[in-house]
Amino acid sequence: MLNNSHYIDKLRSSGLRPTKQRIKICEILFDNEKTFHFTINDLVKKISKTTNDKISLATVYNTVHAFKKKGYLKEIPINSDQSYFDTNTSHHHHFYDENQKDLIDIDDADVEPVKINTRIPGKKIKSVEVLVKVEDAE
Amino acid sequence: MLNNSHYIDKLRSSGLRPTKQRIKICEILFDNEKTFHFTINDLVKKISKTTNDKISLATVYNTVHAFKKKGYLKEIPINSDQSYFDTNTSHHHHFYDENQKDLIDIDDADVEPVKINTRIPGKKIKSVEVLVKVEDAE
DNA sequence: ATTCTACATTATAATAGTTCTAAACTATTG
DNA sequence: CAATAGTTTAGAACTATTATAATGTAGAAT
Repeated sequence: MLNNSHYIDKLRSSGLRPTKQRIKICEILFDNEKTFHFTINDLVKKISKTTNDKISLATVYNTVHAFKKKGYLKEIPINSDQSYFDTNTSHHHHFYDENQKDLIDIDDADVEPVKINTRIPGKKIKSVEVLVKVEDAE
Repeated sequence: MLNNSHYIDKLRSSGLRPTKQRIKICEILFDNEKTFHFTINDLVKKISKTTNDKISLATVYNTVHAFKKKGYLKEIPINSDQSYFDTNTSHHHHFYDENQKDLIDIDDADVEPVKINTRIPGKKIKSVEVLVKVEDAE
């Protein structure tokens, strides 16, 4: 167990009680230099690998949704049989490897800003996401 | 029942037997000036509204997948609990209204071409999709 | 036309991801 | 320390989708 006080503060300041389950999930998700992409299933596996106190599946779902709502996670739009989340909430885009079923960040500098020259009246833009699907070159 | 011969030809020429279920689904999907977006559930409802010969759910799935494989439909990546399909297979992008859970085409002329200045070795780009999520402006 | 065969359709079961439920638990407040 | 409001939990329920295997049908061969 490392220094968790910043997670405790972060959780408390966003109105989430700092339970040990949430702190554990924070450690797994955010104690890392680089951001990563995961499915709920990935996260569950990682939890069981790094702790003996198991966290219930329902709690994993609850926590991921709570973190998403607070803006600590982004959900990535892909048509897949499961949802992908991203710890990198800054503006960036993705490759999706259809063979490996793997997501890869596209550095924002490598994408020209996407200009949308039309609007929907009464609606505001929440996000602009580019998904580049790739497959094995033959 | 209108003139279906072109659907029969289309199906046959792509190696799909022109069954009455497939022809019916062609009529619903393609007998329309403008393209539309739908989920399997939408399509099932539309079928039961326009015909008395019910088509089994499995057939609807099979047919949509077959049409997608042949390139008559596109699947649109959204993180949603169900898959969205589009009869417009030309290059274009989408708004997704998160309040109405509704998809809206973005005319390709209204989006500056998306330039991706990086590649993944050994992979080729299959598609580049822009999804603009919108919500009610307050 | 009739028969044959591969492809299609069907109802239903199975599967998988996700959400719901309601009881037990725990962080925080007074 | 007691009260309470939020949290976790196991398991059931739900929903979209896929698989199964029996029946049906289009197209080819006869």
